[in-house]
Amino acid sequence: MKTTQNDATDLSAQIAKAIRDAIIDGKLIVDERLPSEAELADQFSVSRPTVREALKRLAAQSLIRTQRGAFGGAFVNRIAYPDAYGQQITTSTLLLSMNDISFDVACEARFAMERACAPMACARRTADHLATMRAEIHRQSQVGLSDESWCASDVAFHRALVDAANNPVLSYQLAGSVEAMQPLMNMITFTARSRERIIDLHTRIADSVEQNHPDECDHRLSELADYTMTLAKNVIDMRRTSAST
Amino acid sequence: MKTTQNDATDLSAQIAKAIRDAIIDGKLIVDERLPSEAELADQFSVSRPTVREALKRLAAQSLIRTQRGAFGGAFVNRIAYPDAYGQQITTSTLLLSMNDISFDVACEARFAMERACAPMACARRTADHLATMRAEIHRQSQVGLSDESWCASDVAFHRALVDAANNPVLSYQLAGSVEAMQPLMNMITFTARSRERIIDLHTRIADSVEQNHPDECDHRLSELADYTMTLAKNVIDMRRTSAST
DNA sequence: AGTTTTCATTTGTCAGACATTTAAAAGTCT
DNA sequence: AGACTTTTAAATGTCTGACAAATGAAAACT
Repeated sequence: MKTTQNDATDLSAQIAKAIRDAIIDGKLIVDERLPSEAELADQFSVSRPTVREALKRLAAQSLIRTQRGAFGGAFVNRIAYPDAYGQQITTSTLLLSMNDISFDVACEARFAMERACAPMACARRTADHLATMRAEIHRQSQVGLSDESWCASDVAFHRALVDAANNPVLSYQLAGSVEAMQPLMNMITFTARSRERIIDLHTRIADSVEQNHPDECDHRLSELADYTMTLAKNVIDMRRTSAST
Repeated sequence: MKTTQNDATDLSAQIAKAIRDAIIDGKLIVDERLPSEAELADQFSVSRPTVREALKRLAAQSLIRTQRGAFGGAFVNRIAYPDAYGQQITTSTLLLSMNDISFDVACEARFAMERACAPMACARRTADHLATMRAEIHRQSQVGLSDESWCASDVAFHRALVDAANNPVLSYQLAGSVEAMQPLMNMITFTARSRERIIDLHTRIADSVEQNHPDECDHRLSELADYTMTLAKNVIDMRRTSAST
């Protein structure tokens, strides 16, 4: 009977887990220095390369940072928002692209969360956030904008909306959803007509945020979600048709 | 003219980045086998330990898995929900615990997203989800339940609510928020009276989900959010008072 | 006192070796 | 021929020992 459990895991994985748990449990606090690689090798009764592999695993998760030289070493890292953003985006992107999750499911999740931000965005938006949203709308109106630039601007618009809620935790959570959708969105070819429609909705959303009309904002986001899913469905239908002929 | 960023990064980090980018860009597809460590060492003109450190970095992010033996090697991994959940929870937990984010901000973000799930949960919940919610409510009613068990049951209840929305992407996103709050919640001492109040709200939430009353559900979640923040504020005030005397 | 040099410590990298695992290939028996 | 066993090659996992490079502290020197 094989348990498929962690008896058979690498030593470096076990050591990484031990240190990771110590950090999560607060036994190692931020900026605290870990023992040197040689000392860790002694403590865990393994060789230095094995310890190093464990430390690299932790570094990949931004749990530690290393510094060379005397009095250098591995230090418990304070996970900052940019680190967390990056990991969130990488993981979410791959989760979506590798698991043939339907466009609808991803889209629904994303807009559900975005709509949750709307009331706060209306109440707290600064002039900066509004300016960013307007600027992106303006960019979207330019003729001859490539599909990639269009999608990038779309992401920037929605991130400004989320940031307007002025809750960094929400911004962090949403970063994954919004950015991870971009590869999926890039598969949609936005015609001039559909761009026009989306720009109109973006404008109404920006207006409602400016005038603090959360219900209107929620409604327009809802419309945008529906319209996005319709566009996606058309693309998928067309592909299926052309593939079957 | 600077080339890109810091040429001063580790070789193993550079190699990991190169491979990671190849995976994200789709140049390496799921289940594809990477060259052996010896071959990679040749290709990148580094030694095998350095290549191994790079591979361990990728393994820590669940981007690859390795297999020993002939015809083994490193394979591009399909990131599954459990992997993504785990990373999401680790990152979120540390982000919250290390950056003195106020309880209110974290709580607001979490309940905003949870309320976004409410309408879907009402529409799609199965008997299973309801049963889990009821079971957790029952556990919460037991006298002499430790604070840890109480909080664990609280998490389980809310996860059941989120899962009832039947959108795995939402479940994944919420996992981080809900689980990461647990250490913060553990700091609150729940008196018998406050537990009673929360159980009452949980019951009303479960009822509204069962009877498909999204507005009622939203309202009670809102109440729960407010009440949780009130409890936290009391704890913080008491600490401040006792600290200043 | 201020500057420069030395120096010990620690991470980064390399080379080579052996152990262990694994599945394919070869061999053996019925 | 088919089923079972043994061999074997390839790959990762681990270890030893070594050297390079960075870095800050202490010592030496103006």
